Amino acid sequence: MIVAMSRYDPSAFPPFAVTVDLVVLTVREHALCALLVRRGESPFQGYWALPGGFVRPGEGLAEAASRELAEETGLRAHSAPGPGPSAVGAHLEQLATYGHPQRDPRMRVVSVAHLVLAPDLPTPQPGGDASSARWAPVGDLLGPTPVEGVPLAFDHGKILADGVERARSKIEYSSLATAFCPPEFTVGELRQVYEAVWGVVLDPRNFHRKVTGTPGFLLPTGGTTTRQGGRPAQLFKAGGATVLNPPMLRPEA
Amino acid sequence: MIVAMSRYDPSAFPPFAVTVDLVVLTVREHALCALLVRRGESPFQGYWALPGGFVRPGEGLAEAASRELAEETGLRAHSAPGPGPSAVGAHLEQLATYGHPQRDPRMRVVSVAHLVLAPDLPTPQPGGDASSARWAPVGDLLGPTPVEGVPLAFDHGKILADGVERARSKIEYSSLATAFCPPEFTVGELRQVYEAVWGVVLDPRNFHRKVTGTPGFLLPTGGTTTRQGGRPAQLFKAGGATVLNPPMLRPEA
DNA sequence: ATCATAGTCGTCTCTCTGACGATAAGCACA
DNA sequence: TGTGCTTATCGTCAGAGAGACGACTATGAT
Repeated sequence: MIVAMSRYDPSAFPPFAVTVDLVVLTVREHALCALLVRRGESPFQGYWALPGGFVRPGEGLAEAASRELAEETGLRAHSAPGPGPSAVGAHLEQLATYGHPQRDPRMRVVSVAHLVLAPDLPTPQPGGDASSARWAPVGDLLGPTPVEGVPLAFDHGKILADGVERARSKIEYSSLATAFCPPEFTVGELRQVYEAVWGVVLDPRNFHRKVTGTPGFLLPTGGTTTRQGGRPAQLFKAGGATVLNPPMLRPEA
Repeated sequence: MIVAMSRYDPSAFPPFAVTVDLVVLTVREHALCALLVRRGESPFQGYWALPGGFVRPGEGLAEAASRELAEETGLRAHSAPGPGPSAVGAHLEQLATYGHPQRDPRMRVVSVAHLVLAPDLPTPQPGGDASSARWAPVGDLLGPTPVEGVPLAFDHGKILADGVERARSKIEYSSLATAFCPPEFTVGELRQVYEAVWGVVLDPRNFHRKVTGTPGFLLPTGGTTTRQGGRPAQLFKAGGATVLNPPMLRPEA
């Protein structure tokens, strides 16, 4: 079995660099936004890019993604198999891996992209240098003319698009939309998350009936708030359910 | 930005090996089966494992997966963005990437797993050596006592489980179940695919109504066949639709 | 007090689904 | 030449769920 011999021969393997890139999404001012950092060096110097970095020896992929996220935003993330949403945590999951031979002009780099869903962060500009990081509405990034007319570095535009599509479809059949919300939130705030991520307008009455009627989705905390204005709204926290049955339906059209 | 400097410094990066592993699924005799190969060398010598191998320099990830698939089975696969299902092709998509630091005892190996959905192959035993490859019912592999009481090599049990779960959920909302069928098939054959993948029994009358009523799912070819026995059944081929709206619903309970 | 804003509860209709009866059209075999 | 078995296909009916939308409630703003 020559094939089998060469398949796992550890002595002669082509060298790769492995990185993680992060698609960090949040909802700010009714818009789905992604975290971008400005590149300080060549190639793509001055371009906006997704945050990310090398996976260290002895470090797992999710571990590397989590470390990069903490370095960039201070967020603590829990991967899917971890405990349910809590304090200042964000949701983290693997998105996909990008390994086109020429995706980095310098060397062979395989990047394992991760998707992070986070509530709106208190600090608008993460990191020290105000010009080195920003939240950009994804609507401005996904069109034919990306942010300020300049596409993202490397294949990050494609990675971002894949991440946004993952988020859009995943909030349909999972309770992940709550990852965009603070620990306690109202039905209206949750509805605004769906409206921002999907870019649609939803009927408040049907939405209310749907989410409060889906078992395990929302747990009432007993409190109320008027921070949205109008009649005080009940506060909820995320329930234990991870998959929604029946799912939320994205309006077609 | 020291962090930014180190993020993409190409001169000093930890060395990784990058492989592709394949979860190749088919439906044989009313059971969902996965392709396994027997390892000829240490570690895990003599264990069953998923087919796979190193990504070559200058080779993309899907390209490497496609090459390995052809080497193991002779199948030509089309990735998702390619043309629709045709001749002897199989569906190929990236599944997930596995990079636990100790997943291979010899070195740091990051494996990009791919999922392949194929129609039942004419050759029961792929490859030359009859003892080196086999189709194994996934029901025998996913339980607490895997095939012949021996777990799969490396973390391949976990990869297989993830692949099976991906296939199970993906045939719900996409037309991918047709990837398990020959180019022309009957509604009954398609139903048997759903029954095998989900491990359930479906009502033939409701199933028929559902799939023939979903626009773009099935295209009648005009022919009929009696290969299933009983009354002649219409032959269909896969329609252009990739997402099913409304989705097929997996029975709960 | 009145209005604007948001939350919450109900109603109606339509579509889709699951359960299941009935009929159709082949093959095997007496 | 039937009879029986098998699978395909069509129909019916009741119940669940979703979209459209009316109505009422409880706050803050003016």
